[in-house]
Amino acid sequence: MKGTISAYDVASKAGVSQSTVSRVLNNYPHIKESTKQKVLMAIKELGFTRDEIARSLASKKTRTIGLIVGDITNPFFAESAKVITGKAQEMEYDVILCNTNHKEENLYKYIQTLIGKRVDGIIITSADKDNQKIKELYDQGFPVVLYNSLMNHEKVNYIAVNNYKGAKLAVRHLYQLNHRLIGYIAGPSKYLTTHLRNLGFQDGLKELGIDVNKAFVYDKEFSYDEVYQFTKRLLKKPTRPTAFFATSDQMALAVLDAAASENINVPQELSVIGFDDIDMAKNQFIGLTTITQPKEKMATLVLEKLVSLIEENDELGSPIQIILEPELIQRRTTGVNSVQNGV
Amino acid sequence: MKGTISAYDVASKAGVSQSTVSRVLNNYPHIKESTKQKVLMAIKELGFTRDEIARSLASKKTRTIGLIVGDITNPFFAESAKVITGKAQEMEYDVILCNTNHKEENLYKYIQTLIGKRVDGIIITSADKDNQKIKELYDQGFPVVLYNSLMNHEKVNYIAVNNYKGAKLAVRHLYQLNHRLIGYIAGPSKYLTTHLRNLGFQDGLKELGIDVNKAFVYDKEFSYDEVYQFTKRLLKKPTRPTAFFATSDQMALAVLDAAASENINVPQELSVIGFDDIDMAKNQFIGLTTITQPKEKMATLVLEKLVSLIEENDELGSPIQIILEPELIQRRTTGVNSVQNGV
DNA sequence: ATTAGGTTTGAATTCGGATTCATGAGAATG
DNA sequence: CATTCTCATGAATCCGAATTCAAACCTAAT
Repeated sequence: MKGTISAYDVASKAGVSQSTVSRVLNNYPHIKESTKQKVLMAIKELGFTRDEIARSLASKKTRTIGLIVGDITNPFFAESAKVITGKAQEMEYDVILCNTNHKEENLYKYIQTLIGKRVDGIIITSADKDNQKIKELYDQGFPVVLYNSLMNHEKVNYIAVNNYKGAKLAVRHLYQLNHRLIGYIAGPSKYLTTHLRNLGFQDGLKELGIDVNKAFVYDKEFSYDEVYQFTKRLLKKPTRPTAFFATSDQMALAVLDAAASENINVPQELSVIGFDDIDMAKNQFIGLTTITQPKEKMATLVLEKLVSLIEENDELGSPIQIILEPELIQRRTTGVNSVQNGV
Repeated sequence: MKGTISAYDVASKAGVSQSTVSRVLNNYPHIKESTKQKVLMAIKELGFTRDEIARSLASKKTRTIGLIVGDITNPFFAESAKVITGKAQEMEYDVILCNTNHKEENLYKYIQTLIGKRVDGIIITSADKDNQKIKELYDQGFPVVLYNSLMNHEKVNYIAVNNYKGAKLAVRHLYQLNHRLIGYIAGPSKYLTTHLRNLGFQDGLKELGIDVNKAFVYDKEFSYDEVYQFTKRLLKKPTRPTAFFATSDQMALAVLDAAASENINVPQELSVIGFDDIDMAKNQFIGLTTITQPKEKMATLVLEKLVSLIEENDELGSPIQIILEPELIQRRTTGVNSVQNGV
């Protein structure tokens, strides 16, 4: 590698001091135009790129944030990440991507290394509801905003959708389509977000006078394969759900996968509704009925809020807590129940 | 924010010098066990986390790499990113995610900031074939490995699949299924990878004695919406393709989307084949026939190669150039042509 | 001409570890 | 016992900018 060129090199080439170079670089007022030009000239000639590491050390700012996601392969997160990185670039921040695979242990590790790398702030999309480390961060006033995630802690900043309500919307939709045997792919209850969806599902059914059939709900970890197997097994039974509500579109796709493998027609023989409204759901070949989360808006908001926390040092302000409204979007995968069940 | 605790604080608390603290942190030999314990004790009591920024400045290593992708929303890249970040974490590197939206201008900007942030190396998944900046990096011996990407430059390191061959496989498959009117969603020819697929498509047809119908090929930028519109328009015509080959699964999904919107049945009335083999392709509800790229293997390789470039300072060695074999995987979306065309 | 006030610039210091150099304490050798 | 070597540790320096402090210039007003 080249012996990197420093501001000192630029300085001597331009016949000024390093301080002056620094001033030019940072657009200080009070620099004679001619000196400025000399410096810029030298910079260009030497192909100098300022060392952001050194800069960070001196300025205590890295212009880098951490983005922690449970699974970047889940389109909802990928799509969110796209918006977040895009906005970040506009605001001149870079983002370190941390994919935890929904393992708490990885979350801890990543937070640790992000702190070590002195990122200016962190966005967390899969914070288990009592995570101690995250609480500590909040208590220290470190800039953190949860995205589609919540916690049991009064000071958290978060941006999420009304998950409880969203789940109820889904349940009512299926009910209106005359479904009574409803399968449910739950999310881990360690996440408050999915926990709320779980509650919404239960309460929604209860309000409609339906008992939750435990055998119809999957409540282990997020795993495409396991959900696929679970659904497949269930669909083989004589008494099977006529509809499924999955706590994420990704899991809804696993349900569709299983249904297809059993040659069960959707929506004629089985209705499926998801949650998130990933881009793929709009694809008419799939046409997944789902509960919308306003991704674009949410992702823009998290980034803006995080940056304002970072830059305005706005520790005094009340926590940023935004709950948006979910909406049901009916597409192809749900229809009126026509299956006779031995109920 | 807390007034961060430095190694000096640890040192004075432990009654030793900062050098000693540093030595303990870096596991130097020749440290008395008792001193080591004192230091570790102090570290724990103070909750000290070493400042990786300062460390980087001194050591000239950041243990951070850049990952530049054209579109993180494309499952192929998301799935690759997952493997890459996972391996990176194992090898104690962090990754800065750079999403260019396939804009060359963003590529330049990102490379610039990554260099500024002194990353140890860069993985690029969408390098236009003559990109000057990237060539410069190679010439300077900066660690860069292209992933599913190639360039016109002898010294590049890359890991990719035989794209030309893959495209031919696709064409032959459709031919064998009796398709003669084949639509093609090309990739930008600024990328050597997709350019090779384009060539493979053309040559494949030529070898089979078929002329390429220009009107059947989409050759603008990657854009889901435009591909959707293009396909939709094409499908409305009296003489329309009976099959489509798309240069990526993502685009194949756009074709399926358009077909569904026109109520055209796949595969009875239209066959579709993609490229990449994203996880979704396996989903039996979709069952996309496609050309496999061994993602997992490729992604593992890039990271390993990049790290070996970084750590072994192995500038002398010959460039790392790996071409893997693609494979055709037939699923639901392709079938024997049954449409009568007025040919 | 003198003084007050703003403009420009450089020297020196700082950020927090890594590392080199030097020194003192033992241990081993002759 | 003198000498050499290894072990342990601290002092000082360095990495490359940002920033503070102070000095040198100007300019305008008295």
